[in-house]
Amino acid sequence: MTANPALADVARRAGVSTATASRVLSGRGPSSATSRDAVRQAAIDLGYVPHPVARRLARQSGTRIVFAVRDERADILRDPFVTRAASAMAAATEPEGLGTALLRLPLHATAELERLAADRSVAALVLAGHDRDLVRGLPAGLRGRTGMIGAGGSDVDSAAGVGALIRQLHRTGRRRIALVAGPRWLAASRAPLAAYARLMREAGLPVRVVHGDFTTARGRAAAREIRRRWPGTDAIATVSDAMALGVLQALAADGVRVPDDVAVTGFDDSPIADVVHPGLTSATHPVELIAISAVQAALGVPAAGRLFPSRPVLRRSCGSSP
Amino acid sequence: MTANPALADVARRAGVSTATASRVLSGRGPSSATSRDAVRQAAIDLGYVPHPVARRLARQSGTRIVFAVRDERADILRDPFVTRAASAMAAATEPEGLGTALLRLPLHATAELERLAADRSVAALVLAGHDRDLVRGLPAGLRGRTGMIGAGGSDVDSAAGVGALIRQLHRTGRRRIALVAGPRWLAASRAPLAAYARLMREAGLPVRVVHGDFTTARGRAAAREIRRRWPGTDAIATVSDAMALGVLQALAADGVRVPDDVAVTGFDDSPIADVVHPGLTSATHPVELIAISAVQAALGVPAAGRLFPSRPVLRRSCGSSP
DNA sequence: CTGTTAGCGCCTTCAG
DNA sequence: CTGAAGGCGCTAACAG
Repeated sequence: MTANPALADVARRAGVSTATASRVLSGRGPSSATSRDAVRQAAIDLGYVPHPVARRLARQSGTRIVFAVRDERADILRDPFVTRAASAMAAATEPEGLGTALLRLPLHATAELERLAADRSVAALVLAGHDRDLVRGLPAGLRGRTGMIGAGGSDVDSAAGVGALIRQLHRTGRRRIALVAGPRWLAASRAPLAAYARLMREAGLPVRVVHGDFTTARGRAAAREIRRRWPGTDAIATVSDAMALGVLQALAADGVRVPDDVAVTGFDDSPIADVVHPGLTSATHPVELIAISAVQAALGVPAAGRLFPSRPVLRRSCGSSP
Repeated sequence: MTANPALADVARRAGVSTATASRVLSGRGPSSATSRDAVRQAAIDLGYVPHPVARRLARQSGTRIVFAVRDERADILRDPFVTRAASAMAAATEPEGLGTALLRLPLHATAELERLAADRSVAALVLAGHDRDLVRGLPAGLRGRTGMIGAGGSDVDSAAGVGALIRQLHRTGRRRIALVAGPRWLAASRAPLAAYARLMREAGLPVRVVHGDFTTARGRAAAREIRRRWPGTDAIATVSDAMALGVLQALAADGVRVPDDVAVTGFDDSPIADVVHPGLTSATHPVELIAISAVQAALGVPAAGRLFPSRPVLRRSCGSSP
């Protein structure tokens, strides 16, 4: 066979104009049943495949979605959450003829966002790690084609997930429960923190919070800070397995027994939770589904719902009370 | 300011034709110093940014690189190796105005490769998990724009990495060393296997190999198979931390002490190696560098070298001999 | 070295 | 509902 047939070839064979062929094959604009059939048949006969780049140029639409992750850590693009989400997007964009690009944004990223808004290769933007200011300052050109992961966008129901773990701790006799929350600059930190605080207050228990940054190192420091400030602590809940791992490490190093002296819970149900000693109680985090949902939102696909359930997974780190 | 200036605007302001402006700004073709300066200055004045999609249409070049991973496992796209590599590619393609798409290929993937070859949105292909047949059967249209991860392409020096671990085992008194190798269908399985076999033979020791698939489940089964077939085994080396983890699990379940009775080594130096009990001796695997190198190869960037060093990381799982 | 002239392949007003 | 015609923005062959 010859080279790739173009729309003009299909039109000629179907005996119609390229305009009509375009309308039929792109599904945009009116067309009679007659011409519709003729064009479709001709396309099949010729093995016609539209040229994605030409199509996007004509439509002014862009050829890639950009996943921009706002974070203070320079190595955030190697974080498992990010790599999982980015890969899910790369897989989801494949059948669309699109691609995915990945980018770190510093906490103040006005200039980068302006650049992305001006870049005509960008079909849509997916934002993670945002706060209110970032969303408010979004360039006008990006509104309507931006999806978000986290607060206000596609997210795990971390309030419910963390809440379930807190309740589990309470049910098994823990009363001095501290929380290692997410960073202050992150909008998504708010929901699980609020859920924790509400439950503790309802139970008449003290609210004890330390802020972390999702790293194991910070988890270690947080555990020590908690034990120093609130010596009676009998449980430490966290909002990520990485931080929970740090907590476990610090407690082990300091001779504190888990779960006998202190119970620990994580979040994400990562492979590490299953492998660490003792096994880490955690809650599931469907990162891939969330990422795909955010891509769809960015591309304007109407949402079925963007809050994804989290299921607790009990392991030894939160056994019964002392 | 007005909308995005086009090349024609730059040319007009510089007092030259669009052809000259194009030559200057794309760096293709000759240009005089005079017109060069004029065009560059005009571009700056106007804040000109070339339209990537238009450029790629005119050049017939494609807008995304496709990372195709050949594997029998349906969930391979969630494998940490794949997610890390895909994310590194997505980050590397961002500044180029390109995107990355991710795709699984079944073991026999002729049809899919034909489709990719015909897809004019594909700028280049990166292949992982290939064997000789797949490379041989690559559509002509993809030759010259395909990069590979693994044998024959960009890869970790797994022969050296695994070799170093085998030597370490030997140095610490192990003599009945079995290997859990990669799958048979994978070309990249060959090098580390050969390195192991050569070292064993040189030391006058028996060569004992079981093939795995990089999963923890298969690691468990492999450990049992090894102990059944070769009861005196005092060390099990593997080519991935995931499989080594399975080995550790099976040995623990069967009451075999590590490292006292059997030493274990992994490969990848993944976070799990540091967290599992006992700590897993492993070797580093610079996945991100390898992925970027493969992208560059696919895009035709001349290579500095595509075999990346692996460094052993000693942990408790391969302590001294009994 | 430079400008003219066609494309690249599809979409989209605008008459009819 | 349909066709003609003019973009979308840039590149490349070809005279000059």
